[in-house]
Parts: sequence; C-alpha cells; structure tokens
Amino acid sequence: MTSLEDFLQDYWSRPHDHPRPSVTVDLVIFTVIDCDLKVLLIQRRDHPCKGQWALPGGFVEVGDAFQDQGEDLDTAAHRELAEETALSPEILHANNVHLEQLYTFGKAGRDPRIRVVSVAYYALVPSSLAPLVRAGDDAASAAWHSVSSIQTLAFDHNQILQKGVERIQGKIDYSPIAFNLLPQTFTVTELREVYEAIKGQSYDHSNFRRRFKRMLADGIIQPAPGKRLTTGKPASVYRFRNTP
Amino acid sequence: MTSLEDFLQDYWSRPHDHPRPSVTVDLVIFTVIDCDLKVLLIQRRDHPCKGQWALPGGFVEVGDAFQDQGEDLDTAAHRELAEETALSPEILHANNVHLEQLYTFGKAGRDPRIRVVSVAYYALVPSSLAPLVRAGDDAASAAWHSVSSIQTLAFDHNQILQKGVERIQGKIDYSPIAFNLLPQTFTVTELREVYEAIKGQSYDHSNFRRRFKRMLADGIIQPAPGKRLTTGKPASVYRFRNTP
DNA sequence: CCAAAAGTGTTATTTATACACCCATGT
DNA sequence: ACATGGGTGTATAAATAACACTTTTGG
Repeated sequence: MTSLEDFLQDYWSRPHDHPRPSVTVDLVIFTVIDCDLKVLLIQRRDHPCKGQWALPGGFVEVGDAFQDQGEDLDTAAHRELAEETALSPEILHANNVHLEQLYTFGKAGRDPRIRVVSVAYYALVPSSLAPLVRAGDDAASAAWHSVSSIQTLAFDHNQILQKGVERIQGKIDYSPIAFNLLPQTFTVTELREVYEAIKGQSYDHSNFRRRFKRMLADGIIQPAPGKRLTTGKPASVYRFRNTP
Repeated sequence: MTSLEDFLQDYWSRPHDHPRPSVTVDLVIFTVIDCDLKVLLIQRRDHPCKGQWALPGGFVEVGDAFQDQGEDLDTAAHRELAEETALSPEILHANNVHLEQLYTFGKAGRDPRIRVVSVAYYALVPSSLAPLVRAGDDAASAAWHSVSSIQTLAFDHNQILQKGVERIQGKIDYSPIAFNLLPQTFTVTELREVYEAIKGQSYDHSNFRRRFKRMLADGIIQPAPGKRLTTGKPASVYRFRNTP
C-alpha cells in the first residue's frame, strides 16, 4: 500500500523510453470574403510536402512531459492561431474570433517522418479582420483560398478541411457561429450571405428575413444605430448580442 | 535541393529527443438497460486514482514512431473496445456496435504521472449485448453504471463522460444512432424508451408514433416478422434498414 | 369484465417554402 | 424615371405539440 506521492516518486525515477507520438495542432481558419468561404493556407518551405499548400499548425509544447507538462491543447491552438495569422491574442479576442476543437487525426503514416497525432481546430475570423492577416514568421506565404476550389493539400489536410467545412455547415443551423464571421454590425443581407457562403446554397431573402426577425425577437440580435449605404435603399444595421 | 527520400534518410539519422506526450484512447461505452442510460466503468487497480471508477482506455501503440508508426487511432479504439468488454471484434461488428471519435482531452496535468493526450471515443452497445460484457483482463472489475447517478471519476473522466452524453443527446435528433442501442428487432415503444433514456425527457407516445411512421415511409426502418408480447396488446416489431 | 399497453384520430400552433409586390435611394 | 437592393405580405405544406379515444391481449 503506497501513497500517490511515493508512487509518483518511484514512477519518475525509472526510465521511460516507450515510444510516443508527436502531437500537433492544425488550424482550419475560415473567413468569408465577397460572399465566398475562404480558408487560410500556408505554403510549405521545407520537406516533407515542400512547396505544397497546407493548413497552418505546429507542435504542442509538452515541457519535459513529467514534472513540467507544458501547455494545454487549447492554449497551443490559441498560440498557433496568433502566430500563423500574425495577430495578437488581444486583437483576436477583441474581434470575437471563434476557436473550437474539430477532430483528431492520427492515422499511422500520415506524416512520413514520424508518427504524428494532429488535433485539428477550426477558427472563424470576421471579414473585417481578414485583410489584416499576413504570413507568420515561419511560413513562406499565407493566403486566403476559396474553399470551393482547393487543390491537393499537404498530408491529409484535404480531409481535415472537409471535416471543418462539414462542422460549420452543420453547426450554423443551431448555433450562432455566423456572427463570428461578420463585423460587429451587419445587415440582414450580409448575414444571409454568410449563410449562403457556408451552406453553398441560396436562401429566399424574404424567408431569411423571417428567421432574422425571430432572432431579433429572441434577443439574439439587436438593432444598432446608423444605416449601411448600398447601391439601393440603405439597410438597417444590427449587432449580435453575445451576453443576453 | 534534396529529394524527399534524402530528407527522410537524413531526418531519421539524427537523434530525436524532443519530449513527446503519451497518447491514449478513452472509451465512453453506452447502453440502455431498463429504460436507463448506462455507461461502462472499470475500477482502477493501480495508482494513480487507485480504487476509483474510471472510463476504460489504454495507450495507442505507435511502434518505434519512425519506420514503424504503429496502429491508427481508430484501430486503437476498436482494439480497446474489444479488450475492455471482453467481446471479440466479430461479435462487436455483427451486433452493430457503433464507435466514433468524441473529443480530445489534453490539458496539462490531467494525469499526474506524465503528459497524456487522450482521444476519447464513444460506443453504443445494443441492450441485447450488454449482459455479455465482462471485465477485461487488466481491470479489477467492470460494471454498467447509471449515467444519472455517477460518482466522482478518476482523472477528468467526468468531463469526458459529459461530452459523450451531450454528443449523443444532440446527435440522436438527426442521426439514426438509437438503433445501435436496440436489438435487431424492436417495437415503437422500445425505440421511444431509448430516446427518452438518452434525452432524459418523455415523449408523447402518439406524436412519437408519427415520427416513427415518417421513418417507416422514408425506408429508414421496415416491418419485421413476428410480434413482441407484452403485458397488454402484442406489439409489431421492426428492424433498422442500414443499407437502403 | 378489467387492467395494460398498442394503436388511431383531432385540432391548434409553429415553421418551412415559394412567390408576388411595394418602398426608398443614387444616378 | 429607373435600376437596385431593402423591406412587406400571402398562401400552402409540413412539422410540432397537446390531448381524447379505440383496440387487443392476458388474467
């Protein structure tokens, strides 16, 4: 009958050379530009998959894995998001950037170098912030790519991207994630265009307006001051009410 | 300009002592017994959390992590499911046991020994198979526990269990997962009882019957021969149509 | 006959879908 | 005045919800 403390002392004193996989976080960073769903891709500078486009990502820092266990998975995802977009955590938070775990990819051989288990996250960047994104320090280049015309990506990143698209397509119907892709104020049509970009279908503007009015009645959104000028009649602007 | 082969030869020739986390799969194995949602728990025999109840799970085999990258995550989950329930893969497959990735838990310090990233899966075992489950070789004991009255579990397993419950509660509304918790043939009421056990609410039997009829019309389910005897009027039996 | 559970029917409310029409603004 | 997009209205079908009722079995 040993105590937990004794057990850990003994555990740590023995050598631990069991092979272990590397763990990374990969990011599917979405935005909507010109009514079109985009994903942020970086061009790989080094082997493997040199020159190919890939999802941004990086290794999870695990300290020495014993006394110092390093950073949380979520923390690693936030850190990578800031690094890869070259946007500070403060900017990301102030602009309501959504980050959420997506799925974990761990097939043997998905990285030719070594066994890698990759925990994928997806992020939603408001269109107002998208133009400010530039390549992080370690990437040759970063760019927004139209999801509807994606080439072959590095590793199994096409599969990861597909999971991401499926997730937001499903989630937008019962969760207010569309607002994380819009500026702080928006019009009915702008919201509809986000829905259309994500779902890849068009919605009747009149019926969508009814859905919008329900959200208004439910307090999910509320009127905002001012008007948005268009080529036709100016439109009312609204804001998302994140703390009802 | 080196080729990928040269790159890998060079990569593997150099030492790689970056600290890496251990990766495990943890299983949330559900069934429904007596109209009540149950989860399979094992009692821990060793430190840490000795004596506490925990979700079954185990380490992912990663080979040497280089030339031999070991087993896929999904494969590890299937292997653990078979080991922990003491049911062969053939039995599991023949009885339509559903296994799906749930979420990955990777907070620093969630295991006191070492940094562990745990990829959680959930499984749905049909009630007809549930009584055949017994403890695997390495567990002191395994037992079905009512989800509605769970004690404090080892590690962060309460959190994992909660994620699992939330997942099936959400998924049952748009996916035919209820059938994986039932025997091959079932009655309308039996299906409703599964819904009620998962959602923790009661459904009007008449309105549920209407939903059932829609599934029948859509070909999701179909009539099966025979009748199920009850204390009242015998009920028609149906079967799930997994290949429409 | 009676309890118990299967099975049917009715009505009202809400939501989804399709489509027609009017309104305000800049050019 | 007119093109453009904002905004409103209407009619139908379908899904949701609450509730009353009938039928078939075992005892």
